[in-house]
Amino acid sequence: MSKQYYHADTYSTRNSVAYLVKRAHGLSLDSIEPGLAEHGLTFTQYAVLMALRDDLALNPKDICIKLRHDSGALTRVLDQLEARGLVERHRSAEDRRAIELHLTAQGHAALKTVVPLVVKRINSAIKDFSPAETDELLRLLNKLILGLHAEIADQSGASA
Amino acid sequence: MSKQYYHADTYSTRNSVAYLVKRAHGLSLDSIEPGLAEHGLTFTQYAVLMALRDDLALNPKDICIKLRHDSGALTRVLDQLEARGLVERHRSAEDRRAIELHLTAQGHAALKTVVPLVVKRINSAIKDFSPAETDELLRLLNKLILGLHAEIADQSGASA
DNA sequence: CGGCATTGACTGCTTAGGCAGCGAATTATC
DNA sequence: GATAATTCGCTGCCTAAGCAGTCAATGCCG
Repeated sequence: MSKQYYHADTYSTRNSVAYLVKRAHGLSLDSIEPGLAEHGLTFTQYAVLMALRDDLALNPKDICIKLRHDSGALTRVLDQLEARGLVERHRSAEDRRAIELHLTAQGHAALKTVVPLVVKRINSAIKDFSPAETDELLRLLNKLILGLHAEIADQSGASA
Repeated sequence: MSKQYYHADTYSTRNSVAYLVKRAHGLSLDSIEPGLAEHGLTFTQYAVLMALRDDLALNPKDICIKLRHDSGALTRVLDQLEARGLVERHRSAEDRRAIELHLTAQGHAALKTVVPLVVKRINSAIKDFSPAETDELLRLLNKLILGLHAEIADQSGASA
């Protein structure tokens, strides 16, 4: 197949999607974390709250998947958030193994103060982007995520 | 300013560059790590070797920056790589505080066997991308990285 | 030149993430 | 419908990452 984008002999860090994504991710953290810290939130805690707010996940399992967070570690994060009254845990009625999570009023309030800070930082980071460019970046990232999903599924399926 | 891309009241995880970048990063790890593990490398170790190979960094300090890795943690990673004979440390002549790093022949050899695996995974993840789309994704990621850099510099400068 | 601040790598300590195993609950299989 | 296999969240242990402080070397300013 000659239609592969990368080739082993010319592949380099600088032109690698994987590296650029890693770098962008790291810089995003550097950009966002200080603002959250002022309000006593770690990025992980913030991410969990947002995932719940936006119905990206309703239970610990989904959060682990969507945030790629370890199940054991997440239990402890949820303990903290619950202790601070930002999140509530309820045992599910349908599946009594599972737990339903939802934000408390305080959880919503916390996000209400913190989200604008995050938005400000991100807007600032993309201030030289035309709306079309940002749209395109979002589209391509989503496409990349789909591709990675498929790739990973293939790979696990191949050995099973 | 009405030309901001995001607004606090409509911002959501799903349409967030930051979240998508985080997710893509996490999935990249899931995709790449297993292959590296088969050759006894963690992703972090691999990233350090690549950074050296591609002259992204020549000393510990630059690696910390480019890989956003903690200085203390990096010392330990380098200890491991040095112990395995993949990397050498040499005290710099110009600045005797600094250390010059470079790959050994074994280091290069290790990458030679591992890079093709990584390339294969990435190619597979972007197999539905046209070359133009991949080019555009790289361009936009680089632009985002520049924007984040500027944003962070502004922010640190503002309080100084 | 002498003192003060800064930088670069490293060490010790703390915290968070990864992993293996558990118990309870559900689903699949026969 | 009983048993086996899987799933979900949690706990304990271990490793790795983050943080603060140290030491040597450099840069800065008088």
